Amino acid sequence: VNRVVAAVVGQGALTFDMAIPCEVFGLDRSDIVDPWYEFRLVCADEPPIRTSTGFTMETPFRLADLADAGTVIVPGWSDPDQAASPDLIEALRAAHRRGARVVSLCTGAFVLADAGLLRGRRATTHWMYADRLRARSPHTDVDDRVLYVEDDGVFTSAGTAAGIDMCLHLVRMDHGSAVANTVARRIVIPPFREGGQAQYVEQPVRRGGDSEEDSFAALLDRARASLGSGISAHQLASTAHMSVRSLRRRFQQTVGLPPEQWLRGERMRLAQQLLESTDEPVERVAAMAGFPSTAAMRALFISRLMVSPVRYRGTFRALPRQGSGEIR
DNA sequence: AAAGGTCTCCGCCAGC
DNA sequence: ATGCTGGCGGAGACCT
Repeated sequence: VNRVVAAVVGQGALTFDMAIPCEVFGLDRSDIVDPWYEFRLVCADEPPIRTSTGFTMETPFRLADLADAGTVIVPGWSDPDQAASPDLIEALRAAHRRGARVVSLCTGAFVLADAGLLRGRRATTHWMYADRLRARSPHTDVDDRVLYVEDDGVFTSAGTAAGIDMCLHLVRMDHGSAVANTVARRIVIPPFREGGQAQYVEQPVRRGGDSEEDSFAALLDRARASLGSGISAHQLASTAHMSVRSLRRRFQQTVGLPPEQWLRGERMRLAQQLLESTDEPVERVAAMAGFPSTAAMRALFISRLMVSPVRYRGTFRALPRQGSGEIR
């Protein structure tokens, strides 16, 4: 496994975006998993680099240092219209060609688009820039409703903070969700934000009192708590004294995802956690997570993680345990 | 492993 | 008209 993660910054690098991979990969977290990543902050242009905030910076790494990276991250550039240098573009293409993960945060997607890496693929970016990305890269299926997408080794993530979710997802792919959770806890953010960025898009009409928001959050909590009993959208609707139709609409609006799909995602999460941190047989795990059958859980694992539940456990169960996810 | 049955999702429209 | 609701139906996803 290639532990080298490189983030590329050029003139006008967005400070926050740049900081995300530094925070997730760049700190020594070998107490969580050893070895941790080897991180490089690479200057795409001749330093000093002037950031969007106005300070200048320099790092020891240049484009040549991308050559052996397993993961190449492009954080947001301040101006999406500013073309990336041919050298950078070639480096990104080469990275993808040799099977490295190529990742963009926020408007970094434009650089990937310029490199032709989004052609024919699904991608996302900051919702304010989605239309411009569509225009710039017409053969790309731009989905501005999700936090991040992967398509064939090319990862793109939505606005600003979604970059954190993206990076944690990479950690989860490499080391499982227990480790990703631990990192999330370190950074002091909630480990998962399921669903799209719809909840962060400005609503044309201002929503009513926030008590409504709270009650919806409570509904989600209750749903999570009763995953094991195989709760359905219908039951959820009736406990919330809502019609199924309205529940779906509310879900789509606030979570950005239809309820059953969200439920499947939550079941999946719970199952992953149980597989990692307990010795419960797979059948029990499926039941505890509320899957209709073991076969159904297995199918979902295969389609989302390309790995069967048993193999998932085999990969991550052996890791040093950091508690089951809730222990400080 | 595939086909047939069920569930899910979303546009549509009517009702308030 | 306006804006929210909820039932319906068909295409497609999901399950056995």
